[in-house]
Amino acid sequence: MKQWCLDWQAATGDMPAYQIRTPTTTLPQGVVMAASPGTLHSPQQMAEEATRKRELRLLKNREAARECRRKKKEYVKCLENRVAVLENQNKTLIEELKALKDLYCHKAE
DNA sequence: CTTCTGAGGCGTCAAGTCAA
DNA sequence: TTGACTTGACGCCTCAGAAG
Repeated sequence: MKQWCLDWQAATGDMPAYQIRTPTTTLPQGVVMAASPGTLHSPQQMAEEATRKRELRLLKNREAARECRRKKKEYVKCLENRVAVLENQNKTLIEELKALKDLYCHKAE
């Protein structure tokens, strides 16, 4: 688990999106399931299988990277929102404090 | 119009994590 | 231990806007 993921919950107060798992039963178009290893014989078949496995791995990682970036952008947006909220709260509290100080000063006179 | 530059997105690799 | 998944890092490409 990487650090910004750990921060995610603190930033949102929600369950992290990355924990939501949907069963991946569907394979992308064009990806064909291989025959079981026991049915492979020739070096050519072995090479084809290796190539197929590599392409499948690259495809999955490509999609994983896209998803990872999407989640990271969402996380950053969430942090920015939080900053805006906290800045507003801070502003309000400062104004409130100023008003109370004024009130106190006039009473003292 | 051309060149430069910074931002943003993508694909890939490598390393770390976790569940089986 | 191992396979699947996640994510940081790197290099490449594209595009918009500034500068000449």
